[in-house]
Amino acid sequence: MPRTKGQFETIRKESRQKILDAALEVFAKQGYHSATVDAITKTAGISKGLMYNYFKSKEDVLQELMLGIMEALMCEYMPLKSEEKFTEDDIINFINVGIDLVLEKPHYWKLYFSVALQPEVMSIVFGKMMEMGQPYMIAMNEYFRDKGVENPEVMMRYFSAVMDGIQFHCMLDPKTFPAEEVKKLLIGQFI
Amino acid sequence: MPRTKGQFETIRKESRQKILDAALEVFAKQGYHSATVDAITKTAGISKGLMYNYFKSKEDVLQELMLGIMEALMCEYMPLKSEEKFTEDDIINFINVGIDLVLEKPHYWKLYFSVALQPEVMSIVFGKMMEMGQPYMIAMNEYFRDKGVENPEVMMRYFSAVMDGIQFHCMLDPKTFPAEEVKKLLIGQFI
Amino acid sequence: MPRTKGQFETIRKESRQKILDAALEVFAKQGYHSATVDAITKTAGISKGLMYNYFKSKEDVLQELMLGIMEALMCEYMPLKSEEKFTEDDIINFINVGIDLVLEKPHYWKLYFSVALQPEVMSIVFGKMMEMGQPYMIAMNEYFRDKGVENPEVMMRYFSAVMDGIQFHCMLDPKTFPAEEVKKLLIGQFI
Amino acid sequence: MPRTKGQFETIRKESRQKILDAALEVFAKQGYHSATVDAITKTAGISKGLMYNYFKSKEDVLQELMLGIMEALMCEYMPLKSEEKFTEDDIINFINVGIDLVLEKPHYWKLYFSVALQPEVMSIVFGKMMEMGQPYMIAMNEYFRDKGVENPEVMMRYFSAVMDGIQFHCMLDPKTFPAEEVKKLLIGQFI
DNA sequence: TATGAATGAGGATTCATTCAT
DNA sequence: AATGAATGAATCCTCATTCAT
Repeated sequence: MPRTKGQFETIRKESRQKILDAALEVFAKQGYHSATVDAITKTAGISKGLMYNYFKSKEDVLQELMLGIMEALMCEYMPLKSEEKFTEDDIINFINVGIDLVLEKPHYWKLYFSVALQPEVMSIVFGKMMEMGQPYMIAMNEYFRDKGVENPEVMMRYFSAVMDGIQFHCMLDPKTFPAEEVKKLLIGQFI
Repeated sequence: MPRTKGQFETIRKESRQKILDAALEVFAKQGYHSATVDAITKTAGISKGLMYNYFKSKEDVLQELMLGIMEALMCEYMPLKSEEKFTEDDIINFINVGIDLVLEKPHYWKLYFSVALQPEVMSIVFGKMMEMGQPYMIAMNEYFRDKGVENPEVMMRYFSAVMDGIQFHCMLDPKTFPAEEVKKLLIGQFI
Repeated sequence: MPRTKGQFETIRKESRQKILDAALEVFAKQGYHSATVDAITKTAGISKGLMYNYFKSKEDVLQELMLGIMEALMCEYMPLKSEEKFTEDDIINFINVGIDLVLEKPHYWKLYFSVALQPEVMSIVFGKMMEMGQPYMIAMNEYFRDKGVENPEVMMRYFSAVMDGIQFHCMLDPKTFPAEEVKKLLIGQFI
Repeated sequence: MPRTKGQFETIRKESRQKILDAALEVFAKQGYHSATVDAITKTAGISKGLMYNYFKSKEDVLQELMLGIMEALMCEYMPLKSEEKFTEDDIINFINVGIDLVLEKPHYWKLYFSVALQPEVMSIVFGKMMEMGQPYMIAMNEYFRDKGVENPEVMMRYFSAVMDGIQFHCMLDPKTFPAEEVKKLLIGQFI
């Protein structure tokens, strides 16, 4: 009995995901350029040819992966509420979750950062990234405005940069970075 | 009649520097792996072979480059005084210079950050980097201790992370990042 | 529908052998260092890349080739019987076959000798060679001991050297070397 | 005061010899192809450029070296007397000196043998070699004819081959090869 | 005569991608 | 859908040779 359309669909999705997971692992460990298609497919437990059934190219895998990661991160980071304005609790949550996520999924972040540093690759995802980040920027802007910060736009960018710096150090040295204490400092500063 | 030892020395130094300069440019623009030896030597205006008169390999070029950059940056950043303790003015200077350097020499920083993200490459220079950074860490630690900060070690790591985050954003978006305002925020926070 | 495991196995074996055959031809004609990978793969009628699917490097090809050749030669030379002692007939056979093989397969011998002269290359296969030759040495030793030779160890080494010398000249000048007459001289001397 | 012509001549000769000596050493250790001009000139203690003042090319160095070696070996081997016929003592001497020379100057022999195995290189010197060896062949032929050997030509080729085989083994394993005992066996056989 | 920086053609090796099955 | 053998362009690196001084 032939498989139903739904079954095929399921198989396809699973295979795709297996490949993306493997790619993430290998990209994070070796960097995009050093990672070979062979390593990715071996990690995924499939043949080289099959990868090209699901993705146009190695670059396509990266692109899909990045979009998926960004979506996942944003999703987990904080589901933006409709009012589009952050409360103090939102910011506290943002800080806590932001740091915890790095400690939990350093792979995601290594890839995110390493891609952001590779000019050619960056252009692939930069536009999309800005677009997705926009609502958060706005919400944060509002938060600082409400707090009576003199120049909320500047503060927002300052805050973003600070968070990225913390996450960067967290990612590079998750063992000894004093994450919990730093969270407190952040909360003290931005609330 | 052959050239004198000194003449050869000069020639060697100049060629070496030409290669390092070119490598910096190309690595920063394309990333280490995408940068071809051909691109580096063409940029330097020399033959491919000559590069191998001065460096064992492409990797060796990167290594030498990174060490050179780190030394240069540290030098300009702030010549560490013998007392090994930062004053308020030192910190203000550190902040100002730190941000200005990124705006002036984005190449250096792109390379610095991109290397930090590539595990294989990182391992080449990590040890040396830590060693060179050590005195600054200690001096900063002392500064915060003197200021009566409760946990100077944590504050020092927080400060490093914040500075890196600022520099990172500065580097990615030098056009619109509000560098001057952020400097003021930093000084307000850490002095 | 992919090929079966067995089909792939067959394909691999055939390609591998094609490469080894081609390598033998080219190495023997041009020597190891002058032989280019391009020449080998063109001779084998395959792409350059494929060689690296089957062998780690050009050196690896040489190594595998030498081991294969030595095994093949030993096999044809004389399947060593379990008693591990040569009879007169064995020695006669050894002499005849030893010379005939050179005339039939000069390539094998050119490679064998040329490798023996290249220190870097030699070290790759020397150990294996000694190991494989050991039983023959012992069997010959026994033969001379049984014949009442005063110093069988010396005679054995003498015999080996003489055979190699004959084979060497045979190989260099197969057209005019009086192989048949020399066989008779050898048999007269060592039986 | 400028040097006299004679002095220049002397300097030239010495430099040439220094290069040839160095080349011999390096060729024997690494083989012709693996030996770099750099290694040769460094060993000789001169600059790369200077080598090309004395020799057209690396191949030219090899050629000159081979001719020199052959002449030297032949010279030491046995100054052929005018009668052009070997006596028993000549043959004994030939055997003894032939083996001793290998033990004393393995470098010369390694080069001699290794060159003989490299087809392209061989053609350069083969003609010359035959020409120089001719008188010895003839003299040996005469010796065996006088001894009443049935087929002196065959015996002569047999003898040459045997000597080469002994020398080959001597060269490959000078430490354990029983040179003295083998000399006696040879003398017993061919006198 | 002597130097060694510079060249560039040539060779080994890698790896994303294709394709017959 | 799935396989992995096969391809070849791209890349790193070597080294004999040249040349300005």
